[in-house]
Amino acid sequence: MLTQVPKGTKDVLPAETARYQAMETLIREKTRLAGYQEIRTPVFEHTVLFTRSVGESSDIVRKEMYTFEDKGGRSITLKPETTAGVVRAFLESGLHNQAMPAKFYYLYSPHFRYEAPQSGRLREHHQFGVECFGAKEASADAEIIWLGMDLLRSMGITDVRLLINSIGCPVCRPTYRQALLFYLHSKKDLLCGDCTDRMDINPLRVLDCKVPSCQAQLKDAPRMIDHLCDECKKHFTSLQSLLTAAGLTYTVDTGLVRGLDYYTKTVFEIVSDADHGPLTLTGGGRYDGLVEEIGGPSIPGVGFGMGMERVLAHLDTLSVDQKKLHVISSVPDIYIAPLDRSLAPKAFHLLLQLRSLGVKADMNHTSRGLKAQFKYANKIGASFVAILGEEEAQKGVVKLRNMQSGEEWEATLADAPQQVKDRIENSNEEANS
RNA sequence: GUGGGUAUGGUUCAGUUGGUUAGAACGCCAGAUUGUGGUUCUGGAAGUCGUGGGUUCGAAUCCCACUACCCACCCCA
Repeated sequence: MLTQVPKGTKDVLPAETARYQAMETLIREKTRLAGYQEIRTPVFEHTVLFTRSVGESSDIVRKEMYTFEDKGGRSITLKPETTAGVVRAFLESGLHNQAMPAKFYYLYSPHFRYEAPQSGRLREHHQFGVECFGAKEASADAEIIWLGMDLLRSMGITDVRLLINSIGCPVCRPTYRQALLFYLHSKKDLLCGDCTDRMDINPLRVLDCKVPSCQAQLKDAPRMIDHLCDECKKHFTSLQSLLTAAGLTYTVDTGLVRGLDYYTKTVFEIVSDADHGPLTLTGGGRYDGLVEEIGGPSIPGVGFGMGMERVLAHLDTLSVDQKKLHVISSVPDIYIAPLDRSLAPKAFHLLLQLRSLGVKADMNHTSRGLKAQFKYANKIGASFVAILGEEEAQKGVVKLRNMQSGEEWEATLADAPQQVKDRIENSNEEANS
């Protein structure tokens, strides 16, 4: 218990954090190019924010939220998603009175959902996401979808499918809902138990059922895209021509329904076909009614969330030459080995000089002998070792050793930092060329 | 929530029909003469055998319960 992470959570160890950082760097570059600014919202919110936005009929609200009462008697929920919090912040701070459209992104945002963990499924996972407020035209949807695809592509992930659909708006969806319900009732006896339950809660979700027998019955079910009002139809057509113009290939999946209730018009998913089956890397869509639902003016919005753990897991399935994520190494360039503790001050001074030149440097902090220090330097992957013994100290030099070639030479304490720096830069250039 | 699998040193695993001080590999630490790593050799540290009951002269091994992890379903990122 004491040495075990809670179910469904994960430590990110140093071997992993570098990859997260690389991904975060890439995300910041790409979002900056697209005019999105970072926003950070609290890890917990008032429960009502989620019941209102995500929706009472969603699985998230019905059975997956980490909800508790704080000492002040408030009902608090650890955020199961971030859009609602961003909308809340957007309204609360009056950002909706500023220039619109307003574009935000959030990064490494922890999400909590009480689910049964399995591959690609955690109780705490992290998302990167974007939200764009005040733009109702389909080009905003297209921009966001393109951004999601471009980011994955920039990491080397190209073996994914883009699925899109339109789930209509408050004008056309009720009519469709009626038509669908009418159809579903006619097939009620042939559907699975989950589906008959879903009929009462949110009939659209029946379309999402994976049970083959249900899918067979749903083949002739009325489709939302056939019931779209003129505005929604135009929007969806417009989106498709924009995606085509952007060179994106996509599939219209008429069964695509999102689990959150606030979506309108566009919904999309970017799906990875992993060994065990499809896994959604990115999911999002338009939520034109959400800002108003949370108590603001009628402002349209569109956004997506990208599961960072899932993206990195997908990256693991790619071969080395497919990956493009640039991970910065923190392996020391040089390790300083003082032969005796009495030489530590000199070694320390050299260490700081190296670092001030931008060289990744480390030194011995134990009372180990030279041999053990070399072993350690080798294990951590240092390119050079600086040996500082009595002989060297008296001459005012250090002995430098190239750990790969075995070459050794002496340099004065004053010259050594620059010499090491030059050598490292040269070898980096060779590696890059 | 439902179903299946697993649980032995830091890691990956062996442990025969229950039988003495529970093993290996890798890793870790140290040594193989005087100040030198990656190879080799030698030695060392390290395990409440997931937890709690039960059967037995005796349980890592059999039985029961619980817990955790992995996988699938549901749903999602």
